[in-house]
Amino acid sequence: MCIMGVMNLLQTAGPAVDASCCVPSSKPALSVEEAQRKALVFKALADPNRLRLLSIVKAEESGESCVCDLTEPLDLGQPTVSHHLKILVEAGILHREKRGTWAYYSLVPGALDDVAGILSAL
Amino acid sequence: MCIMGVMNLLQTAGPAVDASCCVPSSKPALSVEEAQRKALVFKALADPNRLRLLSIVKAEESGESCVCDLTEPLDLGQPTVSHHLKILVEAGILHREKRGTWAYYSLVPGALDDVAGILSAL
DNA sequence: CAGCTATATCGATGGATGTCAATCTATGTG
DNA sequence: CACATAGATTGACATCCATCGATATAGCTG
Repeated sequence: MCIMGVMNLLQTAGPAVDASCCVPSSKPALSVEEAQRKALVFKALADPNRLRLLSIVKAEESGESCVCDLTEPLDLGQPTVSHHLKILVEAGILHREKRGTWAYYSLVPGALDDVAGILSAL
Repeated sequence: MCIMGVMNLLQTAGPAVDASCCVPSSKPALSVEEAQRKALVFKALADPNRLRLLSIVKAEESGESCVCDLTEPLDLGQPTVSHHLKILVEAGILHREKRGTWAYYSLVPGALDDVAGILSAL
């Protein structure tokens, strides 16, 4: 709260009365838990290499990519790519399907739209 | 790239020929610079307290809030709140206007829609 | 089963980040 | 001008995180 001095405690008029900076509104903000949960999704998107991973997966005709084709264009080690993919899966953005030796990653349908929904519902 | 052994180097048929995991597609992914720039926006959103700040500012009738009314509901120190607000301003999400003693923060019109646009344009 | 390959996991490490206390700057008041 | 307040900046510190090398796991092939 803004006090601005004693604010002419009992003064009847004058600009000092309007000197409080604003009305607090006291509407309930996002709860701590909800904010944390939503921040997790944005954390998953808050890395350039993860954005590039999503871009590649999304651009793939078949809708899915395997790790071995994601390692090279990002110029990152295979463990690092696996790490990023895991974060995207845990955020609910990517889906992982293992077929034989390879693991295929694809966008969860509607996941990015859901993120956009978080923004408009802030 | 996936090699899967010598892959029957000169063999004429059999499942081994189709054993490569996928076609690389080689479409140009998001450039490194672009990815970094977009990641900065998500980094700004990737903190629960910053999401709560946005929520409060957005819920304000007047469309703007001053720092003093943002410090209390978040239960954070004033320097920390100033720090978060600065990050949101630098990300182009909040607008800062100083009037007299107080600094008022408001959502940049369309900024959150732009973020949603980044997602759909990935 | 032995060996190879794709991928995941682990441990370590350097760098980024959130938070606070202290301080600085600017504005308003007497 | 002296003083108080709103807010920003600085420096320190603890924690988190991206990355890598080494290793483990799982599936294929002979």
